[in-house]
Amino acid sequence: MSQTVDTLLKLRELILNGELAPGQRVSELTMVDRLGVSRTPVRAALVRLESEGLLEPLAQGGHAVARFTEQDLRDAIEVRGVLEGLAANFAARRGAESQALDALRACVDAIDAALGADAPILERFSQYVALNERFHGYIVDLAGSPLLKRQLARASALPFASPSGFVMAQAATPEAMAVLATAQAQHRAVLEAIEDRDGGRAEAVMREHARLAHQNLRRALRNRAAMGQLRGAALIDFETT
Amino acid sequence: MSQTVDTLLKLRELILNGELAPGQRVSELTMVDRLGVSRTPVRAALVRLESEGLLEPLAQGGHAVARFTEQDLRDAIEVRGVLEGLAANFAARRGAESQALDALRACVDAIDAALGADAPILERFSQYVALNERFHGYIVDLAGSPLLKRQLARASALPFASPSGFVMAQAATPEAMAVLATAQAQHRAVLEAIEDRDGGRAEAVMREHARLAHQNLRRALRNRAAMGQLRGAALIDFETT
DNA sequence: TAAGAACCCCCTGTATACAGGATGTCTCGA
DNA sequence: TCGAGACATCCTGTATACAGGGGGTTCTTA
Repeated sequence: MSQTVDTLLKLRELILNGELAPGQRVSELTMVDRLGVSRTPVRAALVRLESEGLLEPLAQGGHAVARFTEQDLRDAIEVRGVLEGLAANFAARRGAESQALDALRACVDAIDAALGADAPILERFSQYVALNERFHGYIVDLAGSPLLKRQLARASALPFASPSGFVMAQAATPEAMAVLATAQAQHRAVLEAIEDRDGGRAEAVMREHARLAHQNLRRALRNRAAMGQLRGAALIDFETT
Repeated sequence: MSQTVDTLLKLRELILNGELAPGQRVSELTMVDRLGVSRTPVRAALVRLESEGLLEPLAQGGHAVARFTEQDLRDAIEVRGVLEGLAANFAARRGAESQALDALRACVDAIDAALGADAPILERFSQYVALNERFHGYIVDLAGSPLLKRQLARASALPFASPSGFVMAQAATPEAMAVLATAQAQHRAVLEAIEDRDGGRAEAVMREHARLAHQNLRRALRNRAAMGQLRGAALIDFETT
């Protein structure tokens, strides 16, 4: 693996794990010492992470770890929602070629199976997360727009904005399975709408589907312990309530 | 001005003006010779332009000028549409503080004045473009979401996706003033919806407003001469019709 | 003449040296 | 004791040297 990619991965991990505090300056030389590569790959990684939104540029030059408010989380979810809604709309209108649509159908069936399986909650949850990621991936592929795909990737780069961001954070709550069942009902509805070439319905349901994350966020906030499960939770600034 | 910023600006200009052909490799050393700076700023500019979508990464390393299909243009417009729709929705729901809303009102009034003025068509058009940019800027500011603002900036980075991208391209057509009048009616409707705190209406109208660009695109395509007016037209690959 | 191999050149990835600017601290004087 | 000035330090911006890899071209041989 190239130094640049390696550095990017490690640095992203440091930020997401909270080993670098939000607002803290991230100097190139510090990271050179810490990661054992030269300034060049570090520099490249910093620029990249800035464009991902995990770092923000400092006025006097250099970068600092980004800091997010609860409002930002909600906005990020909403932004992903409209983009995924558009993707579902495209998928429906552009008519899936049968084989790709088959994969989507199989995916939804697999989620049913995973939820119904007689396995420990945590295992069912992690299976759900994997399949859910796949579902969302299929939708954006079916949309057939590289441009939209790029934009959506950007919107989901912030971990708490991604489709499965909050799922694991509430595996321990009592309503856990019920929320997953609701989500799965929406998956089916989206699939149905795409099969019917009903772009409007596909978009509306998909957008509503994203809003489940709002509920999950609220629930996680009520139970701060669950926030520990949320990747990137360290970046959230709670004091501005 | 720093070398990096300067290089970024110049390189972006070269691409948009079509001096670098779509698909063409952009090697660092070539640009070093052409722009008279060292590899470091060139490198930084290349990474930046890749994240803007104007360059695409090559599998074997390096970058090439991006190439867009007509479908891409339509998708880009639609993506901007949903994001601006969301921004209008936020603006309406989060209730504008009076002073910011006043600025929006003044802007819409100014567009009325510009359209009604007794000036040459071209002058009225360029005034419209400036005020239109301002209107769209106010909307995203009123939305009060730095995250959405960033995402929208990204979506409008491609020149033909920006709010005024196609306006100048059709200043010469007979329907020119009529299109502007339609657009202005929508501006008023959005303003009204925001004043009424009607997020749904604001969003719907704003999204429809973006779709005017679709019409403008069609009209420009019918009249290839007009495409010359379109910034970044050189990047469009027409053969894949 | 054709095919294969070797060679050369171009290009990126990586490291590092150097300069200029901002910041913070220490010391000296009032 | 407080303030101001000078100095040291840290950090980024910039240039450039070096290495390794890939592709094209040319030369040689069958």
